[in-house]
Amino acid sequence: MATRTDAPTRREQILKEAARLFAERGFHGVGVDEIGAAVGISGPGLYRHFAGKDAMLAELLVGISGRLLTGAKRRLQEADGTAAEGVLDSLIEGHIDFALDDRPLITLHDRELDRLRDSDRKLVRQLQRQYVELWVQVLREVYPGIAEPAARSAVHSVFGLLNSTPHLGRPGSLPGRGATAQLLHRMARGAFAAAAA
Amino acid sequence: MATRTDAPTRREQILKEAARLFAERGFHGVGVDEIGAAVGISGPGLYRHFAGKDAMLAELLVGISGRLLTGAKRRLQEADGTAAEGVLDSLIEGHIDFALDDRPLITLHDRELDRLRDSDRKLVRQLQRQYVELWVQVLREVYPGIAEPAARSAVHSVFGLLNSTPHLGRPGSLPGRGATAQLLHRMARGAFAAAAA
DNA sequence: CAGGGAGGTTAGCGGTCGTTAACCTATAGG
DNA sequence: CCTATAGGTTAACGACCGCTAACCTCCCTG
Repeated sequence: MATRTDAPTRREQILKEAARLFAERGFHGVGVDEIGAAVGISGPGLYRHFAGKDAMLAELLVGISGRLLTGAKRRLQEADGTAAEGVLDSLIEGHIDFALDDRPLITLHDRELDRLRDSDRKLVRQLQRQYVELWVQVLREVYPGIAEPAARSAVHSVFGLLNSTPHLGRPGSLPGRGATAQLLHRMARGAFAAAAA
Repeated sequence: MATRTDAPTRREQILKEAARLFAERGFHGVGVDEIGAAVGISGPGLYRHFAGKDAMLAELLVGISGRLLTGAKRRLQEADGTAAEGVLDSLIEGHIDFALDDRPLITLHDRELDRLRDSDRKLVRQLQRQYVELWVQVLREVYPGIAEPAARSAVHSVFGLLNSTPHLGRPGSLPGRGATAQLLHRMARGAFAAAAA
């Protein structure tokens, strides 16, 4: 991973603050003036960087879905030939990293999808579907007994489990990031194993 | 359970439709005119039944949290003296019934809490906290080894798992309500067992 | 050193939305 | 039979919000 050391661009600042605000108060609950104020400029100044409020949400959601999918694809590729169990663990680990590090995005991801333009929503849905199918494939390699509809349901449910991080209290009250990640990982594996039983 | 046979009152119709609309498009995304239209009256007519749009959301959220809590208390009481495992199963079953039968409310429950007046939000949060603590208590009876913070995280995560029903596709594409309920139940138990390991 | 683009600013327009006001109608009770 | 009340209606107000217009000011470049 090529770690970023240079300062974030203004666009990136805006996206980050917009994500936080959208997650806190909902897309319709946040005004452009607030987003601007959060990065030190005022409302209409945002239009030098984005076509509109919708465009910010679209870029956020497409970005999340895309990064999740490409990350999963990369993990699958890197683990090619190894045991399916290890691949599943890698997928879980990647999703947990995301859920712990980008909590506002996780929140947006399944909350504000319907506020997108039709074309953007279709794109996001397609990326999400590919991501799910990837998990389903790996899951059925680990547990060949599980039927496809059940596997798909199980994957969605485990996403619900992993995406519960925003409800886990502020990062201070947690037992520590590492411990939380391990707990979530164990629970996800336990849930999958039980689904296959 | 005293099954209702009489027709729903207008207030109940409004609440039901409002819940559906809020879940679909978000609190700020739905206008009072739409809510009115959904029950066959027009916008301002709603004010004969509710003090305002906020009041509808408040009644919905307080109602959900309250019913969840009282249902859980009742289950705990009925199972008094029996094995802790059975009580946990009963709690899970109750939550699944709710998640499958009242999907719009489940969605609202963790999505629109921040849109409430301070006093209402505090009330809902208190009810939710009691509900969680009740689960934590039972969970720690079943798995005495698990520490309290971990138990609380585990409970929140399993709520995420069980509340994933809105993402499971429309009731037609599911393997059937009973099968879905069983799958969710197994996964919840598997996740808890893994959390305690 | 001109000048043009990048990135701001404030003012204001147009539409939407929650809410209130004023008025209407049916029905149940004295 | 009169009338109060429950439950509607439409019109309209005021606030807010997304966005555009018009303008300003650096700074980089030829």
